[in-house]
Amino acid sequence: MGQRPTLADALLAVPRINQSIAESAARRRQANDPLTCLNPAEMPTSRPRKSPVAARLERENAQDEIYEKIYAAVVEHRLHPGTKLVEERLAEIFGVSRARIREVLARMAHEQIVELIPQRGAYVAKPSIEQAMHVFEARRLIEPAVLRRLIETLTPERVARLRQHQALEQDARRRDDKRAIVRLSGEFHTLLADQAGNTALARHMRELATLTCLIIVLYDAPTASSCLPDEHSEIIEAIAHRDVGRAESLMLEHLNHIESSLRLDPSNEEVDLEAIFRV
Amino acid sequence: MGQRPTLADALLAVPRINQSIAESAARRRQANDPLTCLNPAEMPTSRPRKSPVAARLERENAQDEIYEKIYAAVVEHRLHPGTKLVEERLAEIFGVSRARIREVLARMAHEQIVELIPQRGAYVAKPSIEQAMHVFEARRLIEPAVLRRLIETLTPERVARLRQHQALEQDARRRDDKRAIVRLSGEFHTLLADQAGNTALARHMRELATLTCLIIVLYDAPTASSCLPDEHSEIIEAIAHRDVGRAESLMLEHLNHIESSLRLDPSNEEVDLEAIFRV
DNA sequence: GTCTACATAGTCGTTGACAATTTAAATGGC
DNA sequence: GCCATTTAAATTGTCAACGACTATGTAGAC
Repeated sequence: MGQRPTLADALLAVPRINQSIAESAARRRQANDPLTCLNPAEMPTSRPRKSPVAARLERENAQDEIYEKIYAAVVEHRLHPGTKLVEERLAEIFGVSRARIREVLARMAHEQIVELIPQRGAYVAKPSIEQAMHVFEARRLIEPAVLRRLIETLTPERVARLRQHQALEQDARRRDDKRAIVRLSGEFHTLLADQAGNTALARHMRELATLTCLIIVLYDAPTASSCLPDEHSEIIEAIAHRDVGRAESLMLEHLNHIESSLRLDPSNEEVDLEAIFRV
Repeated sequence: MGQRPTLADALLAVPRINQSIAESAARRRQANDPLTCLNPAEMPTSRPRKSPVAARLERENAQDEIYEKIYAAVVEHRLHPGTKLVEERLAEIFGVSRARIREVLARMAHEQIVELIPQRGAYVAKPSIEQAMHVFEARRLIEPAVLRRLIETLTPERVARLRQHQALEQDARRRDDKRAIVRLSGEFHTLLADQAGNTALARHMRELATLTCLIIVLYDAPTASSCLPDEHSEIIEAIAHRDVGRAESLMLEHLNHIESSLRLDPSNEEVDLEAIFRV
C-alpha cells in the first residue's frame, strides 16, 4: 500500500513538540544536573572547545527526540494502531542506525505504545476492549485525585498555564485541525497531572492518556467527536474557583462521555482481529 | 572496590524468579499468541526443524530474562541505589553483547529503575525524597481502589493464591531470609493488583512497588523492619471476609507504617548526595 | 606546594555486517 | 485454475569493532 510515504510523513511532519513532554524532559534534565555539576572542581575546568553541558543536553535531546516524534505521531493519530514499524525504515527516516531505533522501540513496548513481536517486528499497539475498559477505570480513579491535589496547591501561575493550554485547544478547534485537537485534548489531562506536582501520578496519567488516544482511534464511533469542546473549560473554571467537588464530578462526567462515545463491545474487536491479517 | 564479584553475584544468584512477574510474562505471551497462531495457513506449514513456537517463546524469555534478573536484584536489595551498571560487564555476565544490555537498560530507565546519564552510564536509581513522598501518595490512592475491585470480583481461587503467597512470606520470615522478605513483601502488593484484574492498575502498582523497594533501601531507619509481619495477613483476612472498609483502612494504615518508618527529611538526602561522590 | 596540562585507561555511542528467520513471490504438479 | 513446494527478498537478532568522550593519574611549571 502507500505506506512508505505515509510513515515518513507521519513521523517527520511534527508541527510542534508536545509542550508538557518538553517540560518534563527539561525537568529530567535538571534532575540529572546535580549529579554532573555538584563536583566543585569541574566547573572551572571546562575547556573552551564547546560547552560540554550544552553538548550533553544536545545529545540527550537527540536520544529522546526519536521517541517523542514517534510518540507524537501516535498521539496525533498519524500512526494508526497495528501499523508495522520497520526498524530500518525508521533508521533511515531519523538518520540513525537501527540500534538506536531498537532502544526506542524497547522503551515504547514497555510502555505498551507498541507491541514487540519476536522475529516479526514492532507494531503500534492495539489495546483490547478489556484493556480499554481498564484504562478508563484507572483514569476515573486517578484524575479526581489529581484535581484534588492540584486545587490544594493551586497558584495563579498554574491556572494561567491551564488557560493558556485551553487557548491553544480552542484555536485548534477553530481551525478544525483534528490532529492538534486530539493531541491537545490528551495533553490537557497530562498537563493537569503535571501541574498537580506528583511526578508518579503524572507519569501514569501520561501513559493512560496515550493509551486513550489509541483506544479512541480503534473504537470511536465515527459520529462522535472524542472530546466535547467545553468540558475542559468548565473543569478549568471549577479548578480556578477551587471547587473540588464540582471539578471532580465534571471530570467523571467528562470521562464517562468519552467512554460512552466508544463502541466497546466484543463485536467490534473481531473486526480488529481481521485487520491483523491485513498487516 | 570489591564491586566486581558483588555485581556478578547479585545478578547471577537468583533463587527463584518473581512469581507474579512470571505470571504476567506468561499472560503477555498469551496475548501475543493470537497474533502468531490465528493464521490458519501457518500451523500445518511448521517444518520439522524444531518447534518454531517453542523457539519463539525461548527467545522471548531470553529477551526478558536479563530484565527480570536485574529487576529481581534491585528488588531484593542485592543491587543498591547508585550502583553503576557497566554495560560491558553486564554483557559478560549474561553472555550477550552490549546491544542487548542497552535495550534492557533503556526499558528500565523509562521505568525509573535505573538512571541513564548520557556519556556516563547507567546507575540504579536513587529516588529523591520528593519522589518518595509522591510514590506513597500514589499508593495510598491506588491500593484502596485495587482492594475494592478485588473484593468485588473475589473468587476462592484468588483468596487461595493470596494465602499461598502469604505462606511463602511467612516461611521467608521464619528463615530470616531478608532478601526474600523484602521481595515477597513488595510482590504481595503487586499480586493484589494482578488478582484485582485491571491490567493498567497492576502495571502501575508494580512500578510503584519497585520504587518503594529502592526508597526503603535509601531511607529506611536501621531499626525499623520495613513491613510488619502480620499486616499482610490481616489484609488478606479482611479481603476473604469481603470487608471492603476494613481492608482499605488496614491498607492505609500499612502504608502509613511503612512511610513513617522512613526518614524522609531533607537532612537525609544530603547524606545521599555525598554518597554520589563515592561512585 | 599547588595548580595546570597532558597522557592513559576505561566506557559509552554508533555503526556496519552477518546469520537466522519470516514474508512474499515464483514455480511446478494436479 | 488452484494448491503445495521451492526460491528469493525483506526484516529481524546478534555481534564485534571503531571512534569519542570521561575520568583518572602523572609530570612539569610557577
